[in-house]
Amino acid sequence: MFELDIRSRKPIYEQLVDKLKELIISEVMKADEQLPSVRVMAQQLTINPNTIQKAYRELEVQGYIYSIKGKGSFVSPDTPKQNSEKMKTIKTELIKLLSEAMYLGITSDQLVEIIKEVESTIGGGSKSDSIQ
Amino acid sequence: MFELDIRSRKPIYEQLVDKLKELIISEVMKADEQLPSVRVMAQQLTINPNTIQKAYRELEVQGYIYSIKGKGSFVSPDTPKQNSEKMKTIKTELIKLLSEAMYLGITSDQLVEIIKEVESTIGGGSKSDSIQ
DNA sequence: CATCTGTATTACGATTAATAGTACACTAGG
DNA sequence: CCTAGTGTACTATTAATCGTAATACAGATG
Repeated sequence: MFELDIRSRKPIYEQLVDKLKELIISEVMKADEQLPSVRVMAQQLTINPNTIQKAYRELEVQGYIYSIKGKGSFVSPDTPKQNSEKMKTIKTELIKLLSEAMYLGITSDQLVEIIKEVESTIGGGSKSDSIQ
Repeated sequence: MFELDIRSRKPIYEQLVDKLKELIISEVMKADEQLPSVRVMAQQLTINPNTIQKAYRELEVQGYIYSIKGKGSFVSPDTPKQNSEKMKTIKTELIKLLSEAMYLGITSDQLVEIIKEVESTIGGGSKSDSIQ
């Protein structure tokens, strides 16, 4: 199903998140389609179910899938369209600005503060755990 | 000279970076003024010289001081100033972009990820407890 | 040469992160 | 109900990272 590099620096669950995200964004997997259960997936990839679960949870937090206890995990009908041209442009610009700001001495702490502020003005619609 | 909290969750070298940065930004320490040598500082604070050195190095990376082997470390004549017009412009632009991105569904987690990436390419900006 | 200075290398201890093992909880179909 | 599927929570173990320290090296100055 996937090729995972078990000895990569990149954690398995993260590789999994990336691959699945790609499948979802590219709409190879369609809205409300069920994903393989954590155990099935785990068996196929010969890794621990809990690692799959971690990936699924991450995808859920990011809004790509939703999970129902006892039923399964499914592709979200309203996934973040971060592959849109607009989002790509924004991300590129963001990285440029962040680099500049950090080069001028702004700290991660300060950036996180700014994010929290913006988050609150946008409204609580965030699917993410709040930043501590 | 300083009060460092040895049992704080925040690393000693980071506390040192913050304190010194403050002194420099507030111009209590002026351009080209020499800082205490790593050893003197270490003895005064009863910590290892290498910890001081790490702080100094961080400050140098961020452009607050410069060091010359065999001579000493000195306040940079051109320190980053976050209240500069340039920084203000960047912050404003940053908030605008962040709002757009979050409106399109990007999560705080993802933003933190991006910050971490940028941070590592910059060459290790000061790390924060807030980002995990 | 003696004694300042910063720097590089290495190692150790503690903390954190990734993964695994096990047990719990919910759902749906016999 | 009960069983076999599902996700989830908790704990343990291993690996990686991080902060700090010990030591040794290297340039500057007189």
